[in-house]
Order: sequence, then structure tokens, then C-alpha cells
Amino acid sequence: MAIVRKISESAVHRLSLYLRILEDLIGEGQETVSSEEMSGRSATTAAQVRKDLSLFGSFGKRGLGYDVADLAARLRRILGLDRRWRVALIGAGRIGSALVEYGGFGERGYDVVAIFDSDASKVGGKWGGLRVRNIAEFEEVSADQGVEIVILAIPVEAVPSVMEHVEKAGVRGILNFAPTKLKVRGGVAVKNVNMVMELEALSFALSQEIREA
Amino acid sequence: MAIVRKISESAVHRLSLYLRILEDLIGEGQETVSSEEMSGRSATTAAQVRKDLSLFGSFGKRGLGYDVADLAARLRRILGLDRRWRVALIGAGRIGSALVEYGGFGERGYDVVAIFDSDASKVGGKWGGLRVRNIAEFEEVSADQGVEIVILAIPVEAVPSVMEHVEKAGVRGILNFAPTKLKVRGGVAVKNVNMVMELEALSFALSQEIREA
DNA sequence: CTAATATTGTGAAGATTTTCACAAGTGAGC
DNA sequence: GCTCACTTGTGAAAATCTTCACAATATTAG
Repeated sequence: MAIVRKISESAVHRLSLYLRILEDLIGEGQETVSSEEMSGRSATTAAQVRKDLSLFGSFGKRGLGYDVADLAARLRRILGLDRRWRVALIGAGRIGSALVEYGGFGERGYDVVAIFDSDASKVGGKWGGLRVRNIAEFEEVSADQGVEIVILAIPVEAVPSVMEHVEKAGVRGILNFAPTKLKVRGGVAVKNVNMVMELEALSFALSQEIREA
Repeated sequence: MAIVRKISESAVHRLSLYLRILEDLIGEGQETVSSEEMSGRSATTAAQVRKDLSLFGSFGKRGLGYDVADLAARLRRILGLDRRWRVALIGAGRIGSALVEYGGFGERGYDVVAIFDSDASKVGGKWGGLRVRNIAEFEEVSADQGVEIVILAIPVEAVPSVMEHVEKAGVRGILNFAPTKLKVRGGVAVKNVNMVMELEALSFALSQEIREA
């Protein structure tokens, strides 16, 4: 395997996409696939697909393409999906609810093992088999449960106080839904999901078209 | 103003972020800001901030910085937020619910004017003052209401049939929450929000750390 | 066994994005 | 008015990312 160095954000997103495509192909019963076909199902070029994969090794056979099942397994391993991750949800609001109910996380290796909120009226409620706990207990419960990843689905104003708890516990990754930049110490990975930002990119694109017309 | 050409995705995201920072500054009562301070509050460099802004014109004063209110207004205009957008939500499920209840869209210029679903048990229900309509009515209602942007919050398997309706109506932009690549004709802008992909980027980052350690 | 066809893996070229570095303004203090 | 401290706007350089193009290799058909 090639020495793994500085993989770009977009490359990682594409890998994730390739994995989804491969899973579709498995469903369709297809056994091998060419970079050409992969690119047809994504929004890239065949060369890009090959280059992305070659960052991690050489998985294909010249003349033949890639073995679908094998490549999927390798991508899962590369993306850290060959194991399960213990996740805590902080914020038992609408977004949190949507995420838990969605359920797709379990399938992909993420186990939600605890749910927290600071709103007393929500604490104690049952959510998909889990009791909503007070955020004050985060450090203790998090250590107990071996939480590695936190999904932060809380309003911006609640971020500072919640982040104090999260910092103290040894959380390594945060999926942040709050539209604000988190301040974390080194070694903690943060990914942001920001719907408003995407909507704004959309209206930007639409405005551009109008101006150009 | 400079001639607007090929602005990169990441530049647009940064503009969106700058606007949020400026709004914070307005809240704090600050009147001017330097590229240096802006970069401190985002995850970029001062040079990047200046370069991004210079793509659209020269908005600052040397020695002084940028006028907060003025720059915010200009960014709003650049991002197409100096007008209101008429948005339809398709998919009255958990994610749709989270989005409608969130309410932040109205503040930022996006008016949800119609809600659709294909599930008969949901059609007819009231959601924040709007009646959930059958997706079959999409074309008619959409034209009536002047819908420009669609938020697609439906499961992957529902995408093809729903997209037929969306294509027929003259929708120009789609914010897609379904984890699949939409096939659209030219001129239709699509932005994807994909939580699973971000989670996978997170576990990738965490796995890398482990391997490097 | 040979030829024809398919497709990878990858250096090198090309394109794009980010960073650097500095001339050119701007206001404040004297 | 002159100097100093500050900060923008922007070419040019550096870094990064994508595409090209082709040798290498595998399979199939005859």
C-alpha cells in the first residue's frame, strides 16, 4: 500500500461516494467494474477515480477493472468503516430526532450509545431505547460508554457551555450541525454540516445565472 | 465591480462564512474589521479573505479595513440574499420537519411556500400553517406559487418519480438531502447535504490518526 | 501462440487555488 | 505638512488538484 499522506477533503468525499456506488453494484449483482463505469455513476472522470484509488494502493486488474466486493471492502477499511464507532448525540431537538430516527447510521457502523440535552423537560425521556441524559453527566457517561464521536445538534448559543463538557471528556471527533466554528484543541477532528451555507451557495449560483443572462 | 467569473465552491462557502461573522460583529456593535480579524474568526488567512473579496470588487479602505455593515450588505447581494426566494419542501418526514421547525430559513430570505409528500397519510396535514399537498400537484402548485428552489428531503428510492415532477416544473435550484446523485438538465443547480458522507470523512480522519500514531 | 481489445496505474502537463510579499493608500499624531 | 503605523488589493510564486496520455498487463478469440 502506498504511504498515506495528506488526502484532500474532496478525495475523501469521493471515496465515500465510490463506496456507495459499489454497494449499489453489489445489490445489482455486478462483480467487476471499470473506472469508466464508476465515473459514469459519479460526477468525476475515470482518471480521477483511478488516481483517487491509487493513493491507497493498486486494487484493480489491467484489462479487467476492479472486483466490486473487494474494492468495497478496501474502501470500507480505508474510511474506517471496518469497525464500529461509538457515538453520542448531544441535542434532543428536531435535528437530533431526525438523525436518530433516520437509522442509517447503525447500518454504516455508527452506534448511538447515549443522548444528551440540557433542557430539563427533555432529560429523562426515552428516545429509540435510550434515555435522554443531562449534559452535566456527559463526562462520566461518555467515559463509561467509550464515546469516540459526538454529533452536536444544538443551537449556536448552547455551543460554548456544551463544548466545555465535550473537551473534558476524551472525544476525538465531532460532527457539528451548529452554524458556528468550533474551537477545539489539536487532535480533535471536526466536520461541519451546514444547510444554510449550502442554500446560500444555491442562491449564489442562481443569482449568477440571472446576471449572466 | 470585477467581472464575475468561475468562483470556486470553497470561495462561495467562505463568503457565506464571512457574512455570518459580519453579522456577529454587527451584533457586537463593531463598525470596522480588518481581514486579519476576519481570518481569526474563520479558518483561513487574512490574504485569503482579501483575495476572496477582491474577486467581486474592492470594498475596504487601506489602513482602515472594511466597514462591517457595508461589507455585509455587499456580501448579501453577492450571495443573492438581497431578495427573497420561494422554496418548496418535498418530503414531510423527519428531516423536512426539522428544517421547517428550525425556522432560520425565513430569517435568511427563504420562504417555504409549499410542502409536498407522496404518502397519503401525510397529505392534508398542517405543517406550520401550510397544508401538505400531494406530490402529483407539484407542477401546478409550483407554477402558481412561483417556486424557484426545492428542498428534497425524501428517501433515495422516491427520488426518480419525484424528480419527474420537479423537472417538468421550472425549478432552478435543488437542495438535496437524499444520498444520491441527482440527474438534472443543464441550468438546474444542485447542492447536496450528506451527513453520512461527513461522518465517513470523520471516521477516515480518526483512522488516519490511529495509523500514524 | 498471436492479435485484438480492454483497462489499470502513473509520470508529466495543465489548471486551479492558496500563500507571499509589497506598493499604494489612509488616518492619527505632532 | 510630515512621519508613522496600519491595512488593502494584487501580481507573482508556491502548492495543490485534475486531466492527459501511454506503457504495462490481462483476457478473449482464433
